[in-house]
Amino acid sequence: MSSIKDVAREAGVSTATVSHVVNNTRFVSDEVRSRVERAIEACRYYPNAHARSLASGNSRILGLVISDIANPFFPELVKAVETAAFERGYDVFLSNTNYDAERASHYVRRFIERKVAGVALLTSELDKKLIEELARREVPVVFLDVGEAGLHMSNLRVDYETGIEEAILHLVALGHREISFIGGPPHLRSARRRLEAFRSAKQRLFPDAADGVYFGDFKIEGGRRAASEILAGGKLPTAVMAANDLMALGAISEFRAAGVQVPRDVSVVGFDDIAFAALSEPALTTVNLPLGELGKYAVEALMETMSNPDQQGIEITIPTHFIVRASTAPARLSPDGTKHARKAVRVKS
Amino acid sequence: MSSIKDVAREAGVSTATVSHVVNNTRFVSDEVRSRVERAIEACRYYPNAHARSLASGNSRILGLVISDIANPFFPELVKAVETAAFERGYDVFLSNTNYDAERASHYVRRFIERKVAGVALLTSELDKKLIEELARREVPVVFLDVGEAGLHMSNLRVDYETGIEEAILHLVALGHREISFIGGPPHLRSARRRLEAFRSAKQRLFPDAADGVYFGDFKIEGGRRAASEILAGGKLPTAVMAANDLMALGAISEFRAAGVQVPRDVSVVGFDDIAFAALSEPALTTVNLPLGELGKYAVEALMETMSNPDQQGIEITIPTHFIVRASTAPARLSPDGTKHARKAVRVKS
DNA sequence: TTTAATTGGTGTAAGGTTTTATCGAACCGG
DNA sequence: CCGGTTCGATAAAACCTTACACCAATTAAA
Repeated sequence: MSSIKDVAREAGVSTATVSHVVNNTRFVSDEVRSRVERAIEACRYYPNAHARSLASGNSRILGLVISDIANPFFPELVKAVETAAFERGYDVFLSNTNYDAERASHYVRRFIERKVAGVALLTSELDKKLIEELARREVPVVFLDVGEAGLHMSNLRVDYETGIEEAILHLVALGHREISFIGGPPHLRSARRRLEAFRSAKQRLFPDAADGVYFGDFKIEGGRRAASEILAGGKLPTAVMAANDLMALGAISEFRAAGVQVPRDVSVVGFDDIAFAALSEPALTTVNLPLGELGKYAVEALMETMSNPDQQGIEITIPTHFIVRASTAPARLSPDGTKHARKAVRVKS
Repeated sequence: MSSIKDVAREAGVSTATVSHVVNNTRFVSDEVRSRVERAIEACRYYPNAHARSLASGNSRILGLVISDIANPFFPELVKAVETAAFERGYDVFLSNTNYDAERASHYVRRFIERKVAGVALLTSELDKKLIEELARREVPVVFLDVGEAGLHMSNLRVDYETGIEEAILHLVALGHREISFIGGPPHLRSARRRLEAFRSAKQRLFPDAADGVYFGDFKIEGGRRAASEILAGGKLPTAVMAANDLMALGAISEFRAAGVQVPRDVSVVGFDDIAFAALSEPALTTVNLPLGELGKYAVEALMETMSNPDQQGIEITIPTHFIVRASTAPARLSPDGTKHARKAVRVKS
């Protein structure tokens, strides 16, 4: 394949001039410019990005690390990151960790070798050493919910509190008093943050209510299992909030299988507002986490850090808001409620 | 950052030896090897992938072009591609075209500049010129359903026929005689192939049945619109097959909104078997397209072509199979059917 | 008129790795 | 003791581009 030299020869100029034409990095007279452009066409010249990166020291590549693209939480996020990157002329390496920290490390190592301009570590599972290595190499990084922004390291902080509080207020307004929570795996920071937000909101409203917390795996199946635990517990709460939509959907499915109707017998609310939340039956009441915004801000944070080196990363708060759909309804307070619901109410009153 | 030179100096060997240690590309005595390895540790040496690619001429990068990661058809496919690539030490650039051929071209151009080792063009929208350019650069390519494998170009051919025929046979066995089809955008090859498979199967069974074909956009909304056209048509078919699950889901939602129950009044079958097909209410009867296999084979085809240059690409047939869930039921043939269903039956009998 | 700045270029040294040619030493059979 | 291999390693070219230093010619300012 023809290189910049061939083009320079063809156009009768130096390689430097060709480079300037290609990159618009300095004024070139119209005549020379058009000669070069014709030569580029004639040679079918495509600049070699590796040579370019090697010479210039930057790669216009972003590394994106997520847990699992098949988890419906991620696609929209990935799409937003990809779009934002594309607009800025960056390509993105996608990496699925499958929730495996070692695999994440492996990927990050490759990213460093490829001299990526920045890394978006949008997972919960990450190794301390990994982060140190990135810091040492001065690679801009943006995290999701790690809580600490450092040098070259930005953080997207999701405001779980607002959305979850809105959700609980909504349930309370509907007459719910006993609200259970299906949390995610406690070793994941985002799961912990969600649970804390739930607990503090509930604490404020019902200081001496039972904890009513169950744990799932952030997947459908975990929601099912948690729901069957709840069912087995005897006293059915009037409402259940899940730490993510997938578990909420799983819970609904389990409830239905047990003959407990949603929202007639139990109200269910999710978190994330994945695409299918609006499509499920009943449509899921949930807290919207603006994944598109999140992805966009991730790239912006990276760009920010890249243009201001030797500077502290930034901290961006991502808002959440509550969305009412069809999986929540007034709590059954009157004696004509179902057996389960009545029981639950009795406990509270 | 330290380079191979620093390592060489530290270990008291030449850069070539370090290179050979790193790449296992020639025998190096144990003593020298361990000295080099210690030096690598000491220098925290990470090879520079750009320099490496520049010198060696290959990049261990794959380009993956898809239409839209937010379309639930793709995540599993992407995941499989990514996993297969990872196992072989390749990184993958992800690119969403958003169904825009121009954007696809833009991406492919970048891929060429980055000297990707291969490109998986898993979209329907693609430009002739683009493909020519890839052919000229001798970049291995794998397509999805383009129908023609050429030099360096492999093709994954989905066996739509089998799955769709199975689906129709299933419907016929349930007593359905009037089966409509909601096709995808006719300008997409995969949409045409699906439609053809439907028509030929139907033709064989009911040579003189009405065509009963409607068109959607492969998205939920298109399914809704097609369903409302079907409803507006007056004679409701007893079964509807959609060219993909998303449209099937949209159709079900629209039917439900119009008071037509699925599967009691109309049976609906989808295609693709996306993750949510099993979760929807009713669970969707559909044709499984093994996306995981598809992704795996895409990478394998690429590897095959890469290791046998100057050779014809390969053609792989991807099987499909029918899956019965809850969105299909026996056709209402007796007069106790709903009004719509009765009407439809009358037309056929 | 001299000096300084601007314009439109050129030449070439990095940049970090792989790879080819080369080389000394050791070994081996004859 | 000698010519031929093999072994283990080296030196230097090549890969392609960018960026810096420099230059000649023209223009503007002093």
